[in-house]
Amino acid sequence: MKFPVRDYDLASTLACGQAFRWQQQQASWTGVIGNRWVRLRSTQNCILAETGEPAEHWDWLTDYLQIEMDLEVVLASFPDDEPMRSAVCACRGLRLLRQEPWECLASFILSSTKQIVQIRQIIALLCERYGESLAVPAGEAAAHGFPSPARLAALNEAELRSCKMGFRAPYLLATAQAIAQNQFDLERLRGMPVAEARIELISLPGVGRKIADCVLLFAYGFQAAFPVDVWVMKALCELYFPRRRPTLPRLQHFTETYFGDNAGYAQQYLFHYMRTRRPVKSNE
DNA sequence: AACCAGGACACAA
DNA sequence: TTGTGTCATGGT
Repeated sequence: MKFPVRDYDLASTLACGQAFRWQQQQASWTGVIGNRWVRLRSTQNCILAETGEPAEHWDWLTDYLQIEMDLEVVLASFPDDEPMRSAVCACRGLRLLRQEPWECLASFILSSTKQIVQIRQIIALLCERYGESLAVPAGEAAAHGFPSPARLAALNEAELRSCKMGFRAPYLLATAQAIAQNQFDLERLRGMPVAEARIELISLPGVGRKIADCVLLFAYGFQAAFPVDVWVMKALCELYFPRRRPTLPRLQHFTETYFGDNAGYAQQYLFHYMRTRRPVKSNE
């Protein structure tokens, strides 16, 4: 299947640390969306997609990739300052995906104080061991879906720890159980105001402000959510507060007012910019 | 070989 | 409210 797009940087989008299951081989990317194996390839003006099994429709993919999203409008809404111009220039065409809430939530519970390569490894192990086997084209490596809340809730802490997730295991287990036992409904958050949905997410074990904002932004599409991790913190301090060191609430207020309605998008551009730019030496 | 990584949490002052 | 120690693992 072929989808016309413009200004879509597939590589940056799939590798920028919002999703953790995409693998690059030559010019294409393979991954799993829901319970489908997918291979994506990008040409000048379109994205080519093939699936493990014939697909009857493609809404799940266009929604995930946010093909319809008008990036021009989003970029135009960014503050017109030097840091944002540099960040956009570094990865123009980067999009925010629209991921499935449970996988996104679980993934970011596993993300705390881990490098992206390690997060990918933990999630790969978890899926390989406990995820459903998926149909893949002949000759392709086996693929697995992301294990359901019920599947993980039935495990014990030691089994989770053996996936190398360390102290995050009890958090993931408790959150999986809350969802599997219907004490928490991820779907209910869709219609809520952001602030309210955030409070709900933070009530889950292992979920604080940062992880909640990641899920709000990457799964539910609340584009005002602005996750502040160590990289974004560094970006904000270096680029916007080079002299005085801002207090945390002051910084939070800044992110909520300065970057506009698409603050979350701006945040992802800053994040990617900080992680990929040439390392800055202290004497420059 | 230290230092650090898409943090959250309990507890101190 | 703001600051500190702790948690587990492995990349750089």
